[in-house]
Amino acid sequence: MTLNDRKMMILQAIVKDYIESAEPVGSRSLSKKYNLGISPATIRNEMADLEELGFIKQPHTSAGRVPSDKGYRLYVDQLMEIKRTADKTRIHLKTELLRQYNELEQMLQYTSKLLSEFTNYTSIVLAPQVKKSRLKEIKLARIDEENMLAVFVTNTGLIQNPIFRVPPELSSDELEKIANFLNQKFVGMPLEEIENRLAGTLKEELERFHSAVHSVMPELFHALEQMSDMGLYLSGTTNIFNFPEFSDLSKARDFLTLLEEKQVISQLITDPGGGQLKISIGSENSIQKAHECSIVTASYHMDNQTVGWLSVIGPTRMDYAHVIDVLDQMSRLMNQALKDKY
Amino acid sequence: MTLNDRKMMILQAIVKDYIESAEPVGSRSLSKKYNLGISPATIRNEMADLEELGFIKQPHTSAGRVPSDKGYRLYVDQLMEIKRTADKTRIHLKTELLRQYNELEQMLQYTSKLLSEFTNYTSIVLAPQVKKSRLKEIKLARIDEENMLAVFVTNTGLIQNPIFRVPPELSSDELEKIANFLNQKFVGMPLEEIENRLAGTLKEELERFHSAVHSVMPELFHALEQMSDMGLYLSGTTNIFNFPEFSDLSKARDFLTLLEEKQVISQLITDPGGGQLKISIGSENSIQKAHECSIVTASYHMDNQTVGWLSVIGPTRMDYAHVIDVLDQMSRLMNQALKDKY
DNA sequence: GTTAGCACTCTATTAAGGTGAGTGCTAATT
DNA sequence: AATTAGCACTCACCTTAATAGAGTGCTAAC
Repeated sequence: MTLNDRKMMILQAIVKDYIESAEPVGSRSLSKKYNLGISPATIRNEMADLEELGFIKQPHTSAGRVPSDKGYRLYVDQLMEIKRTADKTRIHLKTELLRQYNELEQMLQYTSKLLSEFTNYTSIVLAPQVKKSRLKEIKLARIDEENMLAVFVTNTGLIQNPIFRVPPELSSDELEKIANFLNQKFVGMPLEEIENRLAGTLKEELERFHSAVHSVMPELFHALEQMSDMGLYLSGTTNIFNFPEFSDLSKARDFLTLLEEKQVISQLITDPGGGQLKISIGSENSIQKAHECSIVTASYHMDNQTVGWLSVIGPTRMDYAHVIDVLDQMSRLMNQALKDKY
Repeated sequence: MTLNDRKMMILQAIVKDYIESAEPVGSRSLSKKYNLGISPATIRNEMADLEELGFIKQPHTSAGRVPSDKGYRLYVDQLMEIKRTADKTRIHLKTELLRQYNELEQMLQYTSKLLSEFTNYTSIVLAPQVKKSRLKEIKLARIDEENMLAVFVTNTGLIQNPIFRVPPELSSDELEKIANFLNQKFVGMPLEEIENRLAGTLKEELERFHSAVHSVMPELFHALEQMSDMGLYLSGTTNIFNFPEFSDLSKARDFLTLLEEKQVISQLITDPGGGQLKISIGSENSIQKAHECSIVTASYHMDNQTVGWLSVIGPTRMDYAHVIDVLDQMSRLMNQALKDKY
């Protein structure tokens, strides 16, 4: 079922043209605009074949053709020329600013803003998944008579510092002892494993180690659980209004509502598949509500491990080549910035 | 220029009806629906007067009347009956959950969500203004050979913990000394004042105190500056699609774009005026872009000081009575929860 | 295998006519 | 003097019809 060169050429032209114009592409204008060296009639014949094979479709009988999800897929896999056109210098310059953020959070927020700015779509940045990151250090310290501060530092630069009450009889020295013990046991371990162990047999061992520890444990455990909330940074949500496919109010609404459901969004982005870069087109998305969108996702790394994702979401009629280019550059630059920092 | 009772009654009926129906209100339907005891013709005469005085207006010649911003203002100030209808038990129950959040951030996020849920408008919660909160404690601690952690705790429960590099020759003991010194100097002081002092003469004193301190100062200073970003939690942004006044795509777009500009939003909300509760109707808003919206804002407190705001934004045709009721309840409950916690 | 020609299809746009809610004004009524 | 009934008038909105235009599929010629 491989297509001959001419069909490929025609499909490529249709997709390109439609990505640019958002109007169904007719045989006549195609032949004129792209100098394919064949007449509209011939193109019509080929189009009929392409339609039968499911790569393009007609909005209605007397309209031009529009790429189907399958058509975009073929385009992305085989026809697209990744143009390194996105202004490299500009991206590079702006990304330099990443280094000036001390807080990972702000850095991610800024990354997201840049992504939407460079692509004109909506961007999503997923912060490092807490549960998978490894403990670097636990600190416990009294703040005053009633409260203590726990600081969890992970290898992904994530810091969590819940405050909670402790009985006054627990001294600073004792807290330090407990912290030492916990560090000895847990440093280097993924948080989710720590959570499991805390719930399991280790609990007893800890309570044997220090009698006062049982008053701190539930709070620590709770704090760990709370860390599961994964940060998600959106930017350019209103860019959707630039695209005619969302000029229907209910379409725009559905899209924006989708974006509000952080749980769903993060599932879409972390869906397995793909390597360094993942492209999910229309109905390929695992969630029904995202069937009118395409999502391009790049991962970013720390310690040679994937810890989070940069993502661009927009209409299936997306300028894939450009988005891929930008995402590729941004993720590289971000990896570098993270490496320098942590 | 005070209106007679009948005019008041008619204006009240018009506003009520329009808030409910979003349709221009005609004299005939008004007379029927509200049993005012006067004929449509009389109402028409009164309406003509009310229009001349600027309390109502006509979308076009042969349409009913719609309240103007001035009309809403009169309604809010004198005619509105605050109905304690919002289900008190329901709000109370759900708000109970506020207590279970350790992190202020999550608590505010949840508050925002509840607000939009109870009102069906968009809600905005402004986190305590960092610069105005007072320092409760500074902690400095080494994390490893290269990095240290600074923890700022404020009276508003806000914690900031920037990590930065320090020269290895600075020992833990020395860090502790510095921290002690800083605490002694700054505890109880608003952050903005600390910032100023750090930039001023105190800088020299600090550097006299400990020779190594100059290597930490710029970073600490930078960290303080970064704390200025005020947290802003939005919820229910897509509720705007429920209102016919925003069924025009460009209107909806403008509204959502406005919400994306956090700087502008926080200005709108913190604009002075009003006491415990502030209502800003349409053109009363200081920002041109918000002239089609009304904003109702309640403040919340810590240590008997206003530290942040709860806000609801929606069309000028807003159910003010209900929103005020909900905001009032929520802010009380929140104040209580904060008091218990900090 | 390719292309010109042609009838046909379907959407989008515009114009025209009809409907109904609501008004302002005048004259009659209370 | 205030209120109300009556009536002509206005204007948005809806429906219908007519028209233009882009594009197709099919057939026959090249």
